[in-house]
Amino acid sequence: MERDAVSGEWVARFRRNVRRWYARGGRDLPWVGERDPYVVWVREIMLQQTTVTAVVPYLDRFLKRFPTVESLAGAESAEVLRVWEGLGYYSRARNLSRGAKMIVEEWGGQWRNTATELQSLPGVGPYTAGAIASFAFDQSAGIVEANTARFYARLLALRSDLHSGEGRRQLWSLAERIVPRDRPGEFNQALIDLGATVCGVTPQCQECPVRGSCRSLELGEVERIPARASRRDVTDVFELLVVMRRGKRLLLIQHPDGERWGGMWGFPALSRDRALARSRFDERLIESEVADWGCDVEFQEWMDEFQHGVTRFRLHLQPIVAMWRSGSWEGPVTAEWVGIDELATRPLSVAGRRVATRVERILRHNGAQA
DNA sequence: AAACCGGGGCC
DNA sequence: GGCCCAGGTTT
Repeated sequence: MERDAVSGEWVARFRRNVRRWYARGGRDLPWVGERDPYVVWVREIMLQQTTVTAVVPYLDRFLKRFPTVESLAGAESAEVLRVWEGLGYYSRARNLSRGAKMIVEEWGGQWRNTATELQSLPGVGPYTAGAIASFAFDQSAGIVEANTARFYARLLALRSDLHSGEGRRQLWSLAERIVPRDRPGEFNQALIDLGATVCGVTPQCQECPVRGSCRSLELGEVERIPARASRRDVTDVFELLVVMRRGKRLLLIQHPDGERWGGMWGFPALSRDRALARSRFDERLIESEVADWGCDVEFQEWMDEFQHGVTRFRLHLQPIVAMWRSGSWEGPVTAEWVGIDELATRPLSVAGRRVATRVERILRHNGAQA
């Protein structure tokens, strides 16, 4: 059946219908027609697991700051992370830094143009490689991402889990047979736009240019395909964030690569198994635990606690302020005393930025009173 | 091939 | 709070 679905005649008609639809139904995205491989690469990395709406302002800002692969290769990783702050999945920014150095130093600044070669860049997998190859280099490489996967699954009425080996095999098989030799980048963009609009999560089949070929529409199962992915349970995490103050400086730690917020800066955390009671007893306990990091501190104040979701975790964060009295950081991760005025230049996690902003406000208020 | 990665926006 | 997002890497 799958073989019949992609006969030469079927493919030719499918392509004509998709192209005709795209001419009037395609989205007016800011990057339509972009061919610069560097710009396409940065854009596609940003779009991994991230909505177009979220990416647009970040891409604009990123390319203004790092307009060429050479400028990115020459930048400090912290500077790249600062531009990335708030977009999430920070390993992508570190991969861009590494990849830029690789392109400049190992490739001599010369881009490779096949999907296979492009996959050797860190953070570039089958989708991103196919996207760069087709958009920037006019290679007839197939693509499968969220929009095309949903579209293909409905088109062929695929019942397998799209993330399973079987599901992926079926999707990529179709993608590679369906992409044309002529203007493959434009065609791939058309497929994505079709999957993002007409064949979105809520399908609008009456507007679909290939509804006559859609197997799940024929079977009346468009609403049930693709199957919902199972979701992992949320795990609650309770942490106490210690804002250590020493004059006009705060102690920031750098989150290790491979852990939450890897590469970003933030405040040292004490793990708890539940929320704290804000008692005198807790205050003394905190002082004694901070002493294990080599710093003698005096508890100063409880700040407003807040929640922050990251992937499958729900963080319950309780920031406190403690005055440094003596000692130096001997904790398990890199740390630095950073001036209040310098906080704006450091890459902080969204939660860390929230705490930093509140501390700045508190200190300004106290300063005005003094 | 499944599990994990450990974010954030939108409704 | 549930659902989804122009995926990639690890085990």
